[in-house]
Amino acid sequence: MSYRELKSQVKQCVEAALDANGFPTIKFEPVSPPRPEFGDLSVAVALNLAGRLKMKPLDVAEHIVSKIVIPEGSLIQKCWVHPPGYVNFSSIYPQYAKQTILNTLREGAIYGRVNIGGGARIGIEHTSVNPNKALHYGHLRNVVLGDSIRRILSYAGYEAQTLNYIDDSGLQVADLIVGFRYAGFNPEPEGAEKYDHYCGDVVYVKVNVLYETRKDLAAAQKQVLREMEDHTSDTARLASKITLRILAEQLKTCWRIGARYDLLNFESHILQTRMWNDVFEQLKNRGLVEFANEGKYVGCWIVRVEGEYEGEEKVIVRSDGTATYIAKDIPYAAWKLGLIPDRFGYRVFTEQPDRSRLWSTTVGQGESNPPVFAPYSKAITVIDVRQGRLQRIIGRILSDLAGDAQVNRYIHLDYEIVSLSGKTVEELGLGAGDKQTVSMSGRRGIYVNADDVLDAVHRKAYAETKKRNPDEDDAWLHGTAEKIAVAAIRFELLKQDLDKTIVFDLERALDLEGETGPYLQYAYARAARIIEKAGSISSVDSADFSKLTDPSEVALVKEISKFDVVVEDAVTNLAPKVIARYLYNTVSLFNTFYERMPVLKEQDETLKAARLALIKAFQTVVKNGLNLLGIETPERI
RNA sequence: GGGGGCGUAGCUCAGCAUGGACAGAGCGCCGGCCCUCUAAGCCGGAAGCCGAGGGUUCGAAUCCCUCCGUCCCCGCCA
Repeated sequence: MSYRELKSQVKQCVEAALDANGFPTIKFEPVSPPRPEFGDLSVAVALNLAGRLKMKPLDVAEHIVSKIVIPEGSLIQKCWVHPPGYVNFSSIYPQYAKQTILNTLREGAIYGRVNIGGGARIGIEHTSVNPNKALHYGHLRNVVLGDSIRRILSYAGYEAQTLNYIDDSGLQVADLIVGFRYAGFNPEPEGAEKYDHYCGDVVYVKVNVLYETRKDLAAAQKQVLREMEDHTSDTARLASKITLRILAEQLKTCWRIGARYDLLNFESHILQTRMWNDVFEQLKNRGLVEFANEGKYVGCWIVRVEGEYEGEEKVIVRSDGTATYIAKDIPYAAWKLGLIPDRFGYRVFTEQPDRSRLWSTTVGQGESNPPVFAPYSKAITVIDVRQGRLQRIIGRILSDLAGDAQVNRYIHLDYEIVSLSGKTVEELGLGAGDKQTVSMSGRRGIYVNADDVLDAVHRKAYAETKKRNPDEDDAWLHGTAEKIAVAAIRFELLKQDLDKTIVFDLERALDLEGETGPYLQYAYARAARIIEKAGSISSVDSADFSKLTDPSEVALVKEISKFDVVVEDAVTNLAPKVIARYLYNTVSLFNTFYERMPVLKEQDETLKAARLALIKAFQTVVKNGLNLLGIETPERI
């Protein structure tokens, strides 16, 4: 907050000084300089103007500084020129510290909030895992990313809703039915195995192996698919039963990692409500699809996608009249943006662990007063980068339909995939780890289940926590271990840039030290302990913030003051990573402070009070920030 | 063949959009630190022609071009 204020004051000062010198106005942004002795903010305009003015950068800077008028009551203390031509600004530190800390404490849980959304409803689709298997670790990147985006956008003043698309009528589901009916797989797992694990790890994988040798099963698959098309058939009912049961298990995993949803969209409902017909009619009327009378796609309806690629065309309706995969996505996307009538009914599906209601689409009436879902002002679809081409085509079709090519309301939030390290592949017996990394494949059984990773990290965290808290009971230990496990996994998946592949390595996943979620939680808990031991004696009123002069204190104060700017960055770039990096940095500064400054031993009560307030402000930032990443902050770990 | 991503320390990555002040972390390695605020920590050290070459610029890890390596996408599959 204070940082934003300081920055805007600096900017105005410099703009006025440029004007006073008769220098041209150019775009510039004050930035945090790399070293403390360069001040709190720095401006490089002189360097950029020098060429244009045919002057030496240093002279330009001198001219600027000579005309700078520091406004009364601002946070700016002074400014000066630094070679080769920077204009550096420092803040009035005691005031800056006081304002930052008090403001943070006053705002508490809403510190860092920025109103960018203005209440606009925004739809975020994520997870959308086929309901024929358990979530594997790669799916978790999607879930955690989508869920964090939801948290961040809500914090930024959007009415963010999360949608989970359930493809309950596809090929993968048919494979399970083939397994149960024609390949002799037991319809129930042995023992206590989770149903989604059983279907994915055993039935789905093995049926796909069997297809290679048993031609009768391939025929059976076609038969099953045909039967599923009639939603009143026994096969369709069985498919529905299986998918709902797997979905229930998948949701447990998603909730476990901290996600929640607003609505489940079932593909079968989109088919039954014939929403495709609505879209197809519009596409035909507007000439956005063409019937191919010749060429390799003769007899098909195709879309042409003008743009980066010349003459790109994509079949959306086959010559036998059936819709392709991409075509099935169009009505759903069009529904999100309100481009076709909403033909869904809605009903409560279940209650989630956070007590919120999870709704589902339905065919027919539904409940009388459901929440408002579509249309969304913007629809964000979280899917990995391999879907990029199709998503681009869908986006193009939608903006053509909406007639607003300029305003892109359909956003594909893409991210690189998660692969497995060769070492881990070998360790888990998933194949020969001769390569550096191996791509995951659900069908070939090359993956690690999300639940299994969570369990493994949980066990490790449990052992570590028990070591440090030997007197605590098992329930507390498990509760804490679970929070740590979630923190470790979520942070690991979020801190990395979206266009970089994440390589899952079992050993590294179990590392709870260094740049990890537990490191952040640990610092928070350390802070909590100081506050706890300090008791309630010292009040903020007696604090003398001008005494927070140790470099570790100054650095921490200044970092805390930047939180809201960081949140804004994360919002505009849809980048939880930015928050993760910032928090790690902040926590790291706190740890330095923690080692240097024995707070409770401090004799000077006014300084002690200031430090305690600083610690509380630090906690506020970490708590709010981690909350945006879906990571909890236990008081003790 | 066409399109796209990535290439920064032994390993995993920040920084690149909006070019500037000695290129930063974590892991690993070497050496210190429990003095009752939790050592899941801290401090110090070794380690980098920022893939290669060219260009633009007063200035390039950052922008442009070419090349190399690597991964992905390009089906009347989903």
